[in-house]
Amino acid sequence: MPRAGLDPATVVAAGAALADEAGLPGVTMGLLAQRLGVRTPSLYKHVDGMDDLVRRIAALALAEAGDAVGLAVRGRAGRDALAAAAHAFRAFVLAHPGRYAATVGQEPTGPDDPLAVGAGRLLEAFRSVLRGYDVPEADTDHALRMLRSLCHGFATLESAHGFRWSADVDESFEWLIDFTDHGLRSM
Amino acid sequence: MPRAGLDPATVVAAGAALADEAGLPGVTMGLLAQRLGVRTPSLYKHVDGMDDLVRRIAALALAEAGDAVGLAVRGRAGRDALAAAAHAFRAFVLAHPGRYAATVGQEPTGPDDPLAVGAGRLLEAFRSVLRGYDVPEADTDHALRMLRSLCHGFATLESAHGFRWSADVDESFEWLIDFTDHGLRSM
DNA sequence: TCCTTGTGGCTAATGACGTTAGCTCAAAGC
DNA sequence: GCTTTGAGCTAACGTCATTAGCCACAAGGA
Repeated sequence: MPRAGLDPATVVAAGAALADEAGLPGVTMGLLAQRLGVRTPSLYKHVDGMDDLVRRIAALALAEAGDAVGLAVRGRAGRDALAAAAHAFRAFVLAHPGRYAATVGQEPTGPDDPLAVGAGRLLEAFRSVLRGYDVPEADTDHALRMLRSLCHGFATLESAHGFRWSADVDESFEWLIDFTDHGLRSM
Repeated sequence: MPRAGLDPATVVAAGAALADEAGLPGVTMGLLAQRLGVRTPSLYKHVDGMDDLVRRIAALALAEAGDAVGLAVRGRAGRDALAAAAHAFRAFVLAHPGRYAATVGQEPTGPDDPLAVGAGRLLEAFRSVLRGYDVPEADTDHALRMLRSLCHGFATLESAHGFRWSADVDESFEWLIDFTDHGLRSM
């Protein structure tokens, strides 16, 4: 019985990869164990059941998305920063639909919850985009929610094949960035 | 063994109600059967398994949402129509989160699929909102996708308790309608 | 009124999945 | 080398979706 050398991080990473390939409902303890060359119950030594697993996948996804958007925004401002952030976010969701799906409906337990810090970093990246515009202090929360709704909605719908009819999706996304940029600039 | 007098419509309606109360993952054949005063396998006489059930729930949700938004928009134009449509949509999703959740990721099989006609009606309602603005013909598809992303994203995030921090959510929604109205008006 | 037939509902059984209990032996520390 | 810890295993259970096959009720024709 040679040890497989697993640890929580490995299990979560494999789970996230599986989620991206098979969809979040497709990640099953049996399949995940099989991928890791181990029997199903062994996973419970590293992860506290299914709920805990998707929670950790969600935390990983938020951290990665926060990094990606934060990096994209660095050194840019105005429309440039907005476009970079939006593209980075969309690219992440399209490349990792399962991971990202794990994040919806997760409630952090406290401010130290990895889920909360990941979400905070992502939020901070978008907030820095707004700093490149003359958005009144009282409006930033609203603007932030709009940005989030827009990015989340678009990327989610696209990754679920929600845009079926004719027009080019990339073009729509560009249009949407322009629209938002104009709106934010005229405040 | 007195007959229960079920039919597909009754089963789907009960399933939709259950989804709203218990969440989409909470709708289980056993629970649904119990609610209808029947044993689990009996449901298969009316519905072709779980997938078919949520598909029908999704079709019902889209038809209802299309009706709600279509009715709200009737006789209005411009900002009035936009606000009415957005509010009607958000209210529907918040009142029926489970039903609505059933719609994401459903692909219609053809143009006669109830799923497609429901989605079409909803789409048409939003398209009529755009007719109240001077949106160039070439831009309507993009604008439509933006409206959809915004409404879908906002309502979805809100119903998943995605807006945790301070600012008032109703206020944010008003702000978002204003933002969109201004943007659409200056085209 | 009786027989026939279609069908809605039932019981029983199967297979996938998540989860727990309890064992065992490999690896790490002394 | 000996002890101790814990990673991984087998066995088992409960829940859920689904199928097979039976049975009785309702409707229609003789």
